[in-house]
Amino acid sequence: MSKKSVPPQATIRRLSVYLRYLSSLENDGIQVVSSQSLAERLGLNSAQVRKDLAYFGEMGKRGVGYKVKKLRDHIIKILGLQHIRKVGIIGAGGRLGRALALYTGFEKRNFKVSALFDVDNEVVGTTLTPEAGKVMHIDELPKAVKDREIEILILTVPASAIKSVYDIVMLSGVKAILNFAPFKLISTEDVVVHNVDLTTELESLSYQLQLHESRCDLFSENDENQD
Amino acid sequence: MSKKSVPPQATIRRLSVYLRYLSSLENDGIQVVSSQSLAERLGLNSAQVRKDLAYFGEMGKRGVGYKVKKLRDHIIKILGLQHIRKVGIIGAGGRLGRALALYTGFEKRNFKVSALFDVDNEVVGTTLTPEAGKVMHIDELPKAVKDREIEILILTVPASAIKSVYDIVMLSGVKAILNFAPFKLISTEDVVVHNVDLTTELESLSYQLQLHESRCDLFSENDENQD
DNA sequence: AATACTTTGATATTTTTTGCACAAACTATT
DNA sequence: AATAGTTTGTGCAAAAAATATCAAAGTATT
Repeated sequence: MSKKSVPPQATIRRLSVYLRYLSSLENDGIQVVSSQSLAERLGLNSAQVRKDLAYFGEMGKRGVGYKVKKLRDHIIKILGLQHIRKVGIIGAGGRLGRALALYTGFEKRNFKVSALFDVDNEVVGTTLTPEAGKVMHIDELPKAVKDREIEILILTVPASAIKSVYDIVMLSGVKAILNFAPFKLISTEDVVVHNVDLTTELESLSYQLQLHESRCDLFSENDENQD
Repeated sequence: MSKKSVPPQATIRRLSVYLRYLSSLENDGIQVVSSQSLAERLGLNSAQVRKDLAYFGEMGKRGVGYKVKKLRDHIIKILGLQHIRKVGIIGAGGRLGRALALYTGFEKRNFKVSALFDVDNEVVGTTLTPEAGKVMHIDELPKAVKDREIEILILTVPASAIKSVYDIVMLSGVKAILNFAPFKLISTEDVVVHNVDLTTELESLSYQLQLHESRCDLFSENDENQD
């Protein structure tokens, strides 16, 4: 039966992708979908799709497929998206922080940006959105996390600021961090960290370009000017 | 010797992370680093670090470690970052697009945002940065890619716009795409696509929170109201 | 109701990725 | 120069992930 081992992290990320696609199917009035068509659309193997979904019990019907609405609801539960999750943004004065604060896509997916923080006194006290209220000073973080029940912090501070905010953030009481700062943070017992680095994304694309440009002179280039 | 199989994609992404850390070491005047200390700082296994680096020839010296400057230079070559790569942003009128266009972090890493596009005639013709020039209409994409030698396109259009820009983008002549739109694009023979979905990041964090909240009633919940 | 067809869920297999462990290469010290 | 101490690079084992295969369960058709 549904007694599998723990689902891999990659499965969880794919669930989120399935969810998005299922929502669009539901929007189009499509009621049933097969692992095959899901796989094709998302560039995956159909066995993988079935396995991902079967980790959490029998979700489909043999000979038929998966009911879009039922599957979507189930994934929402698995990912813990039934109720609103409150999010805080640190570095709301920066360009990325401000863009994320003003981004409307999160709300559609049940995430609510409900507090903004910065160190810059020029920014503190200003208002970006009514929901998030005034930008607070970072020192107010622990209290605000508690008072406003913030569960996730998005970090968008510049590299230079990381050291000064690290301790406050890790000890703020928040359980999850999405880190955009160009400085890899490591998860601890208490806090899960996901690092997103836009430059890394561009650089790995650059590698692909490089591959096509020249397959040569990359490997083994032993200039022996070591010491 | 340096005759390994092809390095996995995960290795490439880690190279970018090594690179960033090496730059900060160099900045601090540190000249030699061991796989051990790299691993500790970045939350990895030291053997993995060594293996990642050994894919591209012998980079270190036994009993000593890796020379920071030499290693950094080598990774730059591997990732194809010696020369500037020109980037275009599609959806420059949106919040994320604008934020990325104004983000100064890319230039430091040798990526130059040199063209902006949008479909909205309100936005077309306006200027965000001197380097990127005026926002162009998306129809000008193929010509601009050629003229300005754009190698990478960053897609930040809303879900609704994807269908209308997909063909133009895929046939624009560009070889790599970084897609932020909430719609998974699949790489083709000619074009490598990396998808970044901010919501997926938040949702996988939400899953982690959910795990800690309750390990129960997730698995096997067989309401048999299928038909 | 019997047959042909579809599609899931589970198991088996293959492939990929990671981690261990140790010889080889180097430095430092006596 | 001999010994002790580092640290890389790599063969090999282990773990994880992806894929293939197929019985079981369903639908549709005759």
